[in-house]
Amino acid sequence: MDVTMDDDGTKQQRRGNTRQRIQDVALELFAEQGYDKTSLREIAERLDVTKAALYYHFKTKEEILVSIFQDLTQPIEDLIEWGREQPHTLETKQEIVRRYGQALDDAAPLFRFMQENQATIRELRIGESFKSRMQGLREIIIDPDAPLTDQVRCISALFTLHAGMFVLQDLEVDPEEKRAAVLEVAIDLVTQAHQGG
Amino acid sequence: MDVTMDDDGTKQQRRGNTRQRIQDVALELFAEQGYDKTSLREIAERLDVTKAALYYHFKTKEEILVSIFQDLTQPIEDLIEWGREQPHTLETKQEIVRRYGQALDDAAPLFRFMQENQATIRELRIGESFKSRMQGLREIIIDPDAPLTDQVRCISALFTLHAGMFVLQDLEVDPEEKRAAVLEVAIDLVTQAHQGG
Amino acid sequence: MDVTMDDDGTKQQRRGNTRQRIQDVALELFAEQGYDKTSLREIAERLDVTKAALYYHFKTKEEILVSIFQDLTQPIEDLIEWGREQPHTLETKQEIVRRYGQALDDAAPLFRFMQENQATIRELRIGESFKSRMQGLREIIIDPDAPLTDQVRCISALFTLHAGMFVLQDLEVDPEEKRAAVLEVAIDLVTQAHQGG
Amino acid sequence: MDVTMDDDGTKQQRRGNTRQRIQDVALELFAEQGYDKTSLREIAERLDVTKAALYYHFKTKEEILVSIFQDLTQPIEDLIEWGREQPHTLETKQEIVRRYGQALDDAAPLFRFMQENQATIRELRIGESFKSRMQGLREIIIDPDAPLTDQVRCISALFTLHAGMFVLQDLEVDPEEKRAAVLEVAIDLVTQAHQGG
DNA sequence: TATGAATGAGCCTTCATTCAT
DNA sequence: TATGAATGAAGGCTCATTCAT
Repeated sequence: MDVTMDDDGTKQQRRGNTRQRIQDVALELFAEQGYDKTSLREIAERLDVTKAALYYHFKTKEEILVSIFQDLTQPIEDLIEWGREQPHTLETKQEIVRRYGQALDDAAPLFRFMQENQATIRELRIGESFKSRMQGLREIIIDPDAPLTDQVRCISALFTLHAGMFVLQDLEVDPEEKRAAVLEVAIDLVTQAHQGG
Repeated sequence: MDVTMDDDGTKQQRRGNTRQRIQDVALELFAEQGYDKTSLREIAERLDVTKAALYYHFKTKEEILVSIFQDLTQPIEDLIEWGREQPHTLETKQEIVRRYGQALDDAAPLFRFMQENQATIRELRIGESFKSRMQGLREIIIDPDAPLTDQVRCISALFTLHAGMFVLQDLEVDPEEKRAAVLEVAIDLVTQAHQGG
Repeated sequence: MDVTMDDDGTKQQRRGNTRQRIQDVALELFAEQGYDKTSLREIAERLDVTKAALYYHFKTKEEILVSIFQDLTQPIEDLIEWGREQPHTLETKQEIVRRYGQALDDAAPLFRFMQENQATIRELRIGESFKSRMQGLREIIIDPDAPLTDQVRCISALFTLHAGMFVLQDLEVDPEEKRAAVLEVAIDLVTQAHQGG
Repeated sequence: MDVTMDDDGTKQQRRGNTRQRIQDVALELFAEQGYDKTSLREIAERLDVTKAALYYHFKTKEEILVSIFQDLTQPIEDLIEWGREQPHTLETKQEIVRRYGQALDDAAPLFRFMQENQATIRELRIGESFKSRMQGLREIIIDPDAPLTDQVRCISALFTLHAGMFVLQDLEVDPEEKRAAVLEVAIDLVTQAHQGG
């Protein structure tokens, strides 16, 4: 069975999910302290395994991050693919904003991490993936023939969602209300953009 | 004079401006590679001095960053102070956005650095300063009694300016045009916020 | 077995005793040159390992010293405990002196080190332990109601043993004879102290 | 004049006594923290001068210590010289003990420093001086033909004086009383030594 | 009689990584 | 599926010392 009893009675899940546990702890620490400031020693200690054990599951420190990234950003990949196949209508754009907001919410720790560690990420393998994802997002939401201000509005809509997650953390309001407000503003922006200012 | 010729013909300015040169090079490297990834050795080599020389001018690595931060964010400090004394009119808010955009432009490398190294900064001494500056900005631009969406619009305006600097770098348009567009959208947002959606 | 042959024919014991070897070499160097003057590089080189290897076995330089201290001063700890349970007779005191002399002999390099590096030790974690051990020794050998001179005699007895180890090194006599003489004088002192001058 | 008024009204003696002030501060810090742990920066800061200023007055850090040592141990030098010219009577020896005790008292910080930094001193230029001084003291107080125990008693007398200064600091008795007791025990020891146990 | 600026050596420590077991 | 032991590289920092001014 996957569950063993420790001496002190605490249950510990082993067997087969160590890889997952590494990813969980790693993401938690990466988001909390940053990638550079989080050492493998720390991750290993938190899991009560040795550093060497991490190397059984992942080839390098970077690989841990890459694997997390790949697992958690699939929805955005899917969103972009979906977006490419849709007509460039206002409804599509609004739906993209809605879905993107949802995706951010679902993988909040990862995106918080990406947001706060851009300098680090840029030099990592996921840097390019990230950039191209962002580029993809832009393409499905921006009309390249629209006036510049409207293009900016679309970017702004995306950024409003980000801001909603990471900057408005300390705003003392009901999280749900806040989510709704953020979404409304973002949708408003793409709407204005679509309708030409 | 303060200029001497080296063997290889390169000019080297010494005498009293070493401190400034350290700050310049440090900011450049910090912005380029991140704070953690930039070592004092690297800074020193670039200046053709020893690491120890850096320690003559600054007590720690962090102090270098702090000094840069303090020197370059004064305008924003001033802006906040100015904002506090103004009436909360639409014109004031628009002017704040305008001035903030200008300030970001003037110290672009620093703000790019702050944007991309948030995780690092949070644990540094400037973390708090930065947070309180942002808080100050919010206070002078947000009306706490306004509907939540309008508050979000104000934050969004600020973030639009940031996005304009750092995310739209690769947009292939004339920088001046882009600046104008970004500013327009930001001002638009505070205007809508002021007029109640 | 735990012994392997190197290319150059020197034998090297590995496997499980590296920790002990570090302690041995460290104590030797600490005693010879002092704590501050002994660098981890030096210890590592002498053992033909890297500095980092030391850090696998000990968390800090200080920890190396602490571990040596704890391992080697146990007998004195025991002596104090024993002393506390004995009646305050002359025989007891004499026996304490005898045993203390023996303990000093058994861990001579450590005590020589402690003697010669008091300033350094005071600021280290073992400083307090050392002080309280000395205090403990005093308590079991000094009668607090005795005349001051007799109290001094007891301290003096202890110090005579120390002097015997470290100061009389260069006296050109048979070490055994010297040991006996030192012990005799020390016992004499506690005897006089006990009998009231 | 040698006295100037600072802005804040504190008097500062300058001119000609800087050398002396360096020695004073240095000795204080050396005694307090040890030689190695005391940096020239620290000394300079305490005196409110630059490190370079120290180098105007002394060639090296070691020289500062040497100069202090030479200034303060002259009395012991004198004592030894005096001792050599006296007959080896009991009275002489007792007088030597008395004078040595006085000398220790007069330059207590230095001797405390020497006591606690033997490892450091051994490698310094004063190491030899110190050793030969101690050797000199022994020669004038020990009768080389006496039984070993009596020789030990003499050493012990000297060490009792040391112990009196540095180890008995925390004994809660009137310092004068303590001094007297220590001296009595020391004199007792040389007396016993002289009379043959 | 001092300072400002800098150096070279060295120190303790941490890290990602490796590999035999 | 992991561990124990170790490495090589690097990092931030401190120190005694120098020298032109």
